[in-house]
Amino acid sequence: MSDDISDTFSVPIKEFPGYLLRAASQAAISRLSERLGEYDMRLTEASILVAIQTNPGCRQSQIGKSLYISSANLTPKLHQLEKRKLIKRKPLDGRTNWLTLTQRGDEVASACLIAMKEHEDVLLELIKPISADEFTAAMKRLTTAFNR
Amino acid sequence: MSDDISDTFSVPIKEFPGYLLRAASQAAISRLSERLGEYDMRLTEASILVAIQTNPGCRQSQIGKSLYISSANLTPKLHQLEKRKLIKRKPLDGRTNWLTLTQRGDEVASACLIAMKEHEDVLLELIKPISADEFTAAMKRLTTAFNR
DNA sequence: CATAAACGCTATGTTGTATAGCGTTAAGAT
DNA sequence: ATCTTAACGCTATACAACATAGCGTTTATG
Repeated sequence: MSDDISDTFSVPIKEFPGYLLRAASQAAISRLSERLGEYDMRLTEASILVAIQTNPGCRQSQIGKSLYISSANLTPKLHQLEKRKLIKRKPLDGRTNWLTLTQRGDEVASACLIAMKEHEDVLLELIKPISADEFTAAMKRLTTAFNR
Repeated sequence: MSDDISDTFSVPIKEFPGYLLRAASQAAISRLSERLGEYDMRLTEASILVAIQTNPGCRQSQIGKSLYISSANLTPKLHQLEKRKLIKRKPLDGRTNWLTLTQRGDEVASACLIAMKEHEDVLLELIKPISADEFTAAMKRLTTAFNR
């Protein structure tokens, strides 16, 4: 953690927990993204795919609510996933869409999920001696407290 | 943490530590950004300002290295801060710039630093029973491990 | 002195996120 | 049964953060 411009230069906020949290999160994202890149998948895209895999036939709005992606941002992503033949979208009642995975989508979703699980294991190992439960609880407290 | 679309919908990755880390980081950023918004400051801009305040007369490249902002992305930000009369840039030797704060810049930097410190306190309180030291160490391990 | 490195800069593209607003459709209220 | 409201999917747009490629100038090094 020595970016030794050393003596002559120091920035206090680099030791602030918020800064470190941000740096860690970004580093973790970057690493996982590298891994998912093997399947030409972004983190967001992989999350969507896995969500559909776990909930086949779900509606677009459910994914948005669950992953906190607004419909404005979700729509183009889904179109793109459809264009790549990873998902299928069937109109259910004119204002609602049924989402399912294609076979390739299912394969990619499974591969992504495995990559994510491996990533998770590495992360938990790095976090010790903080336990998974402690960490999970703390992150949830932060999330809920800082979102209003 | 109940986004109860409940029974009918579930996404496993939402319990993954990586996801929770990301959500927490984003929520914390969002909250701090709200606070800094009172001074029309972005998180990045505030960090730059504080860095200059701590190291008056520093060179642009030092800030970039310390905060991991490439010169390509730093240049326009500094121009903008100069246009807002928060910083001054004086050519030192033709290829290097001296950076200092204006009086207003100094005031804003101080205000931002206070906001960041308050934010830090809240964060640490929310993270308990994890100690500041444990958390700091863990985040640093994540950052270094995941950056190559 | 010449070569290479450091520095600041422009242009450009991508991702994630946010806001405003629109048309269609289903559901609830009178 | 009609009317109003809400949900849903969608387009357009904008911005912040980040990344890459490449350029000219200047200092420093061999």
